[in-house]
Amino acid sequence: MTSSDGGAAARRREQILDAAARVFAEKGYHEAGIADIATDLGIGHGTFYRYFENKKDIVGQAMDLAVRRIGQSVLEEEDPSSSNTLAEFHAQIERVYLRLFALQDRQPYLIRFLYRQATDPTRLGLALDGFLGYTEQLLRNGITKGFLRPDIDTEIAGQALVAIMFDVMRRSASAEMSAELRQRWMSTGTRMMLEGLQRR
Amino acid sequence: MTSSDGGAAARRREQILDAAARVFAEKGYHEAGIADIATDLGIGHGTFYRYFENKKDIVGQAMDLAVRRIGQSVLEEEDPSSSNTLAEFHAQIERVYLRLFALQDRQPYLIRFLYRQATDPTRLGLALDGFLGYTEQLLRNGITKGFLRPDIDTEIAGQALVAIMFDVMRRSASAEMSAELRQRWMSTGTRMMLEGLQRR
Amino acid sequence: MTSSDGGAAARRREQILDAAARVFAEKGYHEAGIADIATDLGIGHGTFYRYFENKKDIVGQAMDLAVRRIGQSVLEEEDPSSSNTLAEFHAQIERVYLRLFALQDRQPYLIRFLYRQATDPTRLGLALDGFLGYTEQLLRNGITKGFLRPDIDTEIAGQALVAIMFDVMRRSASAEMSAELRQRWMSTGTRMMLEGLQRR
Amino acid sequence: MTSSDGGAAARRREQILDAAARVFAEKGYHEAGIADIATDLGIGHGTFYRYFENKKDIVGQAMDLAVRRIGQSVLEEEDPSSSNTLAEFHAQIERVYLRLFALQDRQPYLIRFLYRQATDPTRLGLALDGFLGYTEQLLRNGITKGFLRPDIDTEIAGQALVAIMFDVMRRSASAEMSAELRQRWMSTGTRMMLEGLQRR
DNA sequence: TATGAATGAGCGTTCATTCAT
DNA sequence: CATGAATGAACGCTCATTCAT
Repeated sequence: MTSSDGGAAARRREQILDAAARVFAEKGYHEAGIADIATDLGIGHGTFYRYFENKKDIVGQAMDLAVRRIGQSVLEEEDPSSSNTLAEFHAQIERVYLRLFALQDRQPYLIRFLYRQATDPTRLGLALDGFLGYTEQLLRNGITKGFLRPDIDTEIAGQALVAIMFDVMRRSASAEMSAELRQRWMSTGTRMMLEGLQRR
Repeated sequence: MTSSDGGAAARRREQILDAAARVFAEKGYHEAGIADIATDLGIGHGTFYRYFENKKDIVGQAMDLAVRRIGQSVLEEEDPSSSNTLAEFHAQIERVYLRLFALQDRQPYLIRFLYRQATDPTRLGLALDGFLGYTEQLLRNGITKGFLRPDIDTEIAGQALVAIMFDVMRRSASAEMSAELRQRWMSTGTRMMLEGLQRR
Repeated sequence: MTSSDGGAAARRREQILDAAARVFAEKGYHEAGIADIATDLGIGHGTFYRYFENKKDIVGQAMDLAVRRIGQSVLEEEDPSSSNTLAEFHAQIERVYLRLFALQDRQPYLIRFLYRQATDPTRLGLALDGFLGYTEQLLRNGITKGFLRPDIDTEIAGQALVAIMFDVMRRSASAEMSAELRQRWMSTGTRMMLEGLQRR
Repeated sequence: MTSSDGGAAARRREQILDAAARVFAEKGYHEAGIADIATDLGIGHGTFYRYFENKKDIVGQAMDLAVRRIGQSVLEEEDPSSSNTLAEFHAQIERVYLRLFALQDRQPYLIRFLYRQATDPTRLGLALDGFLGYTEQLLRNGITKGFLRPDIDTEIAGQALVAIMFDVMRRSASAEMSAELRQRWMSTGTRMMLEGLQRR
């Protein structure tokens, strides 16, 4: 196997994973057949089994890839300890939202796919928890830098943050979300979270 | 046709709905067969079709029932405009959590079932949005009574509240949640939401 | 069992047979369910099995009854050796047609039912052959009386006669047959059969 | 995609159609399962659905094929306007009988299959009417050539002819028909039809 | 005697997976 | 390495039949 061979095979593998995510997102795992994915790619469906063990294998790897993609294009470009002031923190949260929205515009099926695989609840949970570490780092940095309350339960707050963000993603995945609504989530929603709901 | 007769059919219907929710929660809609539900009840699978049109009919009605159950046992016992002070509000949110946890202890499969039906993403969304109205009422009452900030975007905040609460439910559905963690969500989590994350 | 009891049961039996023939004629044997017949009569479908062994039993008995009915109301009222001249013979054949048409108007489903049970080809054959003896008698009488050709192969001709008559019945059973077409079969068709197709 | 490839699929299709006709003829449409046809061919029953939409599709196409086969091997080889004399006409009718008998010897199940589909009465009627046009041409040719009576009601007589011929087919399909009986139908039956039943 | 709730054998159909070409 | 014809396990659903009331 020359290097070009391995690359070609790897590229084909990723093509199939992409098509799988797309098709699964559109029709759902059970409703989509292997043949649908093959047709979508214009290849024979037998070819599938040269790259993946079986249908379960494909969906699992597609999920992993989706989670990795989201992580790469959103979180990894944003150093969780870069903010030094509350304003910077606020801006950073907004940037994360912006990146999530941009990703959703580029690959609208990614999040849809992720949510449709909630068939096994643990699976989605594990995927979301992949982002939990990141949000906790964000919060701990704020505490260290002194612009977030020192008594924050970072585990609880981190989970809440992820829950909200992915609920936003879910909503904008099931129906096109207006730019205005996105803005409200980014600015108003974030400010609310920082300042709290109680009157002062 | 005594009153007990009419009740027998209705009781059988509910038994089947309950078993369906249980089985669907455990194995998932597609993985679970009608025969599984029938076996679970110790009845013939043909009996199923005397009470429900088909598999889709069952899952739809089971979802409706689940949503109704949650609504009845949790929200309907809690008047959304009963709180007059921040402390009362805080206590009310805690009571809602308590009721959700209690429901989950009584019927652990209810929430699992709900989440597994995310197969069609809109389906779960509609279910959750059924609770959105309630949370918005909670928030508007707080604003009217003067203990919540008057500039709250109740739509955004309401959705966030629902997102968090159901994420908690999801977590405690996939793995037993410790009493201590529940407590942290109820008190610390709620306090955080009211007071905000920023340092004062 | 008093005489009134036996009569009531017999009456009920016949009601069911009639309803069965009607329903089988309309929907076909396999498409019609026992429940359809019961509903048609306004009785519980369990009652069926007090009068008949099973579905096959019912259809068999209904066929026998249908054949008997046709025989009674058509052929038995017409003495096969009553004609003494060709004109009387011609008139007799027309009367048989008229009686068949009248029966079909009274119970349109009878012939339809008979033909739909062709599922087993032998069954219909046996039913038709029940009329073969009658037509042979008709022909033999004509030969004896001297107005039909003495060299007629009565078996062949008798079968042909039955075939034509029941094809007419079949046609007028699948779609309403115009009075004019009926007339053509009765007079023109019969004349043709007597006089032959060849030019003289 | 050589010519042999295209032929392989077509050949398999025809094999299945043939087996279906055979099995349906023997057991009847409803009594025969797809599995019976598959077993009869020694193929997996899933293979079926690569060539036919569903069971209804198969039976419909098999009927069309049966009608076409009969038409091809019997009627299409016999120009309906080839006879010029009564003797030639008589001989032509006999040839049609001979061809039908030969077809039945080659594929005994063809006619049985056709008759068993009488489940829907119109179905068989439509099939038979496909031959009506042919017999009417036969008769009109005889009138034109002057050896048949000019006042023949060709519609009536044509239908009668078809009815007789297919009744013969039906009889020889349900039970083996002796060579002698066949001969009687061909010669005596035909002569009778031409010369009429009345004495001269 | 009449009823209809319960039953399960049976069948049509799908589709992931295999393997000969 | 790519293909797609063949396969059969699996499942949803129907309906004739039974039997407790």
